[in-house]
Amino acid sequence: MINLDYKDGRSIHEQIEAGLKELIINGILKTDEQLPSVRELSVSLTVNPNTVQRAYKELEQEGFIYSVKGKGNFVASLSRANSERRRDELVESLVEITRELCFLGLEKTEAMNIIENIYSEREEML
Amino acid sequence: MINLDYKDGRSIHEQIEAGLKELIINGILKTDEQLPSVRELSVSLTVNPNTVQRAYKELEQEGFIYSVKGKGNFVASLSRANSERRRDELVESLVEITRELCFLGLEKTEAMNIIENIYSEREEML
Amino acid sequence: MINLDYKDGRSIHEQIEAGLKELIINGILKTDEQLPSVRELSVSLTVNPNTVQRAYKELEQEGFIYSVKGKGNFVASLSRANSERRRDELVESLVEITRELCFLGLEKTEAMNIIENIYSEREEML
Amino acid sequence: MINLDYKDGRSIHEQIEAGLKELIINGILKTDEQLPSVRELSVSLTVNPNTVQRAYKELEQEGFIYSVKGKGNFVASLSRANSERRRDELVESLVEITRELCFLGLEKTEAMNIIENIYSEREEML
DNA sequence: GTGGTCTAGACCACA
DNA sequence: GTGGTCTAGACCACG
Repeated sequence: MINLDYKDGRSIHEQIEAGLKELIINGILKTDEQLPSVRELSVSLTVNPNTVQRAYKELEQEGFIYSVKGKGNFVASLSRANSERRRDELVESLVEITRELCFLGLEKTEAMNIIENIYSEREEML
Repeated sequence: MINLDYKDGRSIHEQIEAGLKELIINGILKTDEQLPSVRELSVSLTVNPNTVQRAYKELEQEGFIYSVKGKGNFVASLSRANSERRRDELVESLVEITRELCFLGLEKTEAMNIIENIYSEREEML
Repeated sequence: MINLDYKDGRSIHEQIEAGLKELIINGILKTDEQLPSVRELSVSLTVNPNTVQRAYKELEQEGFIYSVKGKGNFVASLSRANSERRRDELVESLVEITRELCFLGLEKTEAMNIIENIYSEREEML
Repeated sequence: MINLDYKDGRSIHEQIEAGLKELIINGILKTDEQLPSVRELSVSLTVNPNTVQRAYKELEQEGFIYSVKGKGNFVASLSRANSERRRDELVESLVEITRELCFLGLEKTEAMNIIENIYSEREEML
């Protein structure tokens, strides 16, 4: 389900994080569903278990998953406390990137369209 | 004018880059204006000259500044070839961030407002 | 495998770059093959690790190699996005050089032969 | 007649060299024609005389011009001794660049066309 | 072990 | 004076 690309530039744990995040965001992994164990995933990706562990830990800090000792890792619901912090961070990035795009001549209508499309995609998905 | 924060996850040269980029984007540094010399800036930020040099070099590659041997570094005009590649990268980031924000429950109207405000700010500036 | 010449006008990192590029172009280093580590190469060339690092980084930007943190540097496949930009640059140089050679009296047939031979060499190689 | 572009990346003396070389190659400056004096050119380009001096010196070494003490600098004829060394250098560059272009997938016919066109241009010019 | 970043200080080329 | 390159040696992040 997750594709690792060594040529990607991003480190392995970042790619695993991004991959899982995408599965969660797109609803393929549902709330409270159990994630593969660290060992399982490390085997199936032929990757060091430490690397998977780290991805899980960071996803937990960002509020996407929660871990239950002795049981495993599970998909969190959106209303976790941490997700607010994450949102603030993302909004900050959004502002910075849009400022630069605006400076580089991206038209407002183009920017609006990009946002528009993402929200439309999501509505169709649900 | 530039604040370095050693606790910030970003590396020093990235922070310098971001700071200068902001000054350029916001029009505080005008086209063809001379930037502080590598040595000057390194002293005023109490940072190694190599680190400033690196930030300058990367800004040059991104098309924000140009360097003249023996004279100094200067703000480039925005119509440089490189800026297209940069724009594509930024649009990609914009999409990814908005997707995650959408998932985390940011309302479409809020997202639109953020974009709206940035473009309004800029118009007033000009 | 790589010869450094301090009398050569080019800087050290440029010579390292050119040397590696040649090995890649001539197929001596195959796609996804691992390059010597930064430290190894720096020792075997009796050169500072930073200098090798720089050569590697620039080769990465030009799309000849890719780097994986904690693992090493590897030969990229030639179908990278960057290579188009590189091609354009090279064609421009080709034009400029040929113009000057033409002026200096190089016969068209001689120029054609040079090109011809290079392409023949390559065909035999494959 | 010569355009200096501080954003060019190349150093000033290189640009002056390239500019004069082009004028000579294109026959705008004829054999044994006198070049502007160092002082004249430095004034008209608003550039340091040392910089012009250096360009002239290097053009002389490459066999494009010759200098007569107390009189000035003049366009050389093509058959100067030095021009052979220059030709060898250029052929070497030509080979290197073509090799890389070949590797990057430039078709032989495209390469041939580029050469072809340059020689045709020149014939028309004469 | 690997690559990546930073510091300290030197030297060269350019204008 | 300027930018550009290099060395020596340190520290961190990654797997």
